[in-house]
Amino acid sequence: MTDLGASLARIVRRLMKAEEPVLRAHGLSMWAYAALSSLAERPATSQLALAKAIGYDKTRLIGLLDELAEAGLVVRERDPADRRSHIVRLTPAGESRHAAARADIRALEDDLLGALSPTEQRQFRAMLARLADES
Amino acid sequence: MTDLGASLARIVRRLMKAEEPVLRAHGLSMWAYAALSSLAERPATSQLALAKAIGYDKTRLIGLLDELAEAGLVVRERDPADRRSHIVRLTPAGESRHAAARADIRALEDDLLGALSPTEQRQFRAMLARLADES
DNA sequence: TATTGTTATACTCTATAACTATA
DNA sequence: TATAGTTATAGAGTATAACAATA
Repeated sequence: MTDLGASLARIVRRLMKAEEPVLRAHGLSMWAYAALSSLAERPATSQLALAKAIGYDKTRLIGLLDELAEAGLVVRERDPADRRSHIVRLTPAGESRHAAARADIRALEDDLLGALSPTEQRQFRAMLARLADES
Repeated sequence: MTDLGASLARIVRRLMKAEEPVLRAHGLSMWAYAALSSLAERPATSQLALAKAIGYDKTRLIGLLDELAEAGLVVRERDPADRRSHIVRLTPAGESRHAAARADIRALEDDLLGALSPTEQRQFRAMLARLADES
């Protein structure tokens, strides 16, 4: 049987390639979308926490947040309890931008999973979520 | 439900991070292992065909094959039928190097899938192979 | 004219270390 | 002293175009 890593990497590459132009049409990079998605679930207590949540480097997150803030999609506020930290949250514009992008992304994902039956799709998504949550 | 792309990308990143040192212990990079794996199934009729088979750039494959050839793991032969093409195949040393690395990689994969039951693992691998084969 | 292999170049992405301000 | 955020820089990875040999 073929390697798990090879199959996964191939699928990810194909998905990224399909999603990239769709996100760009919304004015978002892949990492920008990842950040907005995380913030849509809940605001970040610090930039470091956000970096860990999306698996991104904290030093690169800075420039990304600069752009997102300038575009009016997120706001950074100093945490009154610990003035070293920045609380990061979506603006209303950020929320709607994310929702619009997500609808298109979701359509692409369903297309990718088209080779599977509806039941299999649910199973696959569920198993994937379990594996991704592990660490 | 969480994004498919985000879950997949996270799993791939985790798997790569775990596999990279294991492969390095065998003197292989991730792409070197991908190339050996493809050649282990069948020799490549051309470098271009190998590049497509593993989803790698043809211009970067050249340096990779230079290293693998110097290490005695693969050989390049001009195709007598089309002297532009190079047929690429594993040497006996390449075959055994790949088999040894693959055994270790397989153990890592089983570990990653540990959160799933044996039945689910089979289902997951099967669905993944179908999705990866699509294109 | 088109394709395979190749080289060179520029560009992006990523990792590391060092600095500041707060704690 | 330790941590959050920041900056700068070097290195790895990647994409693109151009060329020689062959078809």
